[in-house]
Amino acid sequence: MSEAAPGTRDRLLQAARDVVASEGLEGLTLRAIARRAGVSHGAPLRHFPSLAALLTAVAADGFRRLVAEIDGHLARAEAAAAAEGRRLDPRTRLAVAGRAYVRFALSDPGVFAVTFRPERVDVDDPDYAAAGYASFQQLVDLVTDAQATGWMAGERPEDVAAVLWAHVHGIAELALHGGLPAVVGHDDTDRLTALSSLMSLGVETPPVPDPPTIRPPREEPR
Amino acid sequence: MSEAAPGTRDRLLQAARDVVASEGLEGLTLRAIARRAGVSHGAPLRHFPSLAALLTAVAADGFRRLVAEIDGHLARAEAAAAAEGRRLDPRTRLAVAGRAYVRFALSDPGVFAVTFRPERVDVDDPDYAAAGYASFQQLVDLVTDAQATGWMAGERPEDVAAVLWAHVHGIAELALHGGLPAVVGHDDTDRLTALSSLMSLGVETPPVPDPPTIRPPREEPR
DNA sequence: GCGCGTTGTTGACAGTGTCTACACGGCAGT
DNA sequence: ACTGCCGTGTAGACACTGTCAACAACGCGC
Repeated sequence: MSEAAPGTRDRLLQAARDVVASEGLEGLTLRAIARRAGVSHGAPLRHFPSLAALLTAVAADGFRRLVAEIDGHLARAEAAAAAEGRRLDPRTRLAVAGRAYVRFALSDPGVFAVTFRPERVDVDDPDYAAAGYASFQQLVDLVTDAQATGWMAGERPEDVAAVLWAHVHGIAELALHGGLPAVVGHDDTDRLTALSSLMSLGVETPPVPDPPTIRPPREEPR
Repeated sequence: MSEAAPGTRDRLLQAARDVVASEGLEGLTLRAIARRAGVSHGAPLRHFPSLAALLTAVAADGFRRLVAEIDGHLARAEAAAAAEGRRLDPRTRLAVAGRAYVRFALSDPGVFAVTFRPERVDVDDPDYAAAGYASFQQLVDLVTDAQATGWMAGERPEDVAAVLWAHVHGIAELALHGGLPAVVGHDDTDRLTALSSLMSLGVETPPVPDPPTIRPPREEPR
């Protein structure tokens, strides 16, 4: 056990992610999570006061993963540009972050859905609120940088960030569950995000490196 | 009974809207709908094969109401412009439609939420799909008009429409349940939609008439 | 009058979230 | 070393859910 045995609480969180990935939101029940984690149906309540609290923890973690993912994408894009002796201009960084947001939603649709389901999550939980705020603040910072170049100067950065967030979030939802009846195919997502950033940022999407992202698809030996 | 007694099926649909409005999505159960409609818990299954089917009907109806609402806003805005001897240019019409979309979401948050919850709705239902397609087509038509003036010419109108839909839809979600932790107040919605249309359409929002919309707040004598 | 399909009620069933009672295991205090 | 206690886990109950089967009333063509 060189891996520092996970502890039941973390096993429950992982089980919740597994269940929502394989069964979808409607199969995401407390007892299913307990079964997947290999504990009795009452055990989760020793670690979380309710199912909503458990899902809230998953959601808060989702926010933190999202922030990390976007940071990673930005760092890689910046490194790729540096290799050519260039630097990314702030508006391009915004476009890269938006792309990373959509990629994140597509790579973990279950967690993404849970994170934004107020009927399943306790939105007043301080940890959830803080994680969500941090995620939003990441975007605000990018906007502030871009405004320093004159773009959208004079607008409140929070407003601009909110509009941009709405933009990418809508694209992500559209890309996920067809959104509207399959007018847009899943593979068209890239074209849409490109068009999206062109329209709202006035920026042609850069040739992003688009990382290896191999990361084992979370298989468990059982 | 000069109003042509509603019929159980329609009463169930209205009951579903009432329940989601007062109890929220998590209280939207088959038995609660039956209670509200004043029938036994098994009666709804005589009209809909499942709860999901009932909610799908509510959602499809939501799409149709949305289309009507947007048409109404457009007509009023057009009339107001005509009163001054002007005509609305197509891009302004797009902005008006976007505003109407957000207004609709805020005026009936429950129905709006149900409409876009694939875990509660049968997204493959032909009626639902058709209603959703019609709603999207309404937007595509507006985009096509705008493209005739040179704006975004060369892009597929469906792509532009999808991006715009994502845009407004995200704004609506943000305005509804705080979205992100209350960074943006509800009253700021108008400023956001204005900024939104400025960013993606390059249009200053027009002084929209913003109709009476009194419509009784759906009280029932019980 | 007679069947029969439509609409409604009632009672069952498995599954759910949550609560309570109980058991075990380590650990501090005496 | 014994005692108490707290954290963790189990098992059973409760009210609630969606769905189904059995049954009753009703209208309507024959």
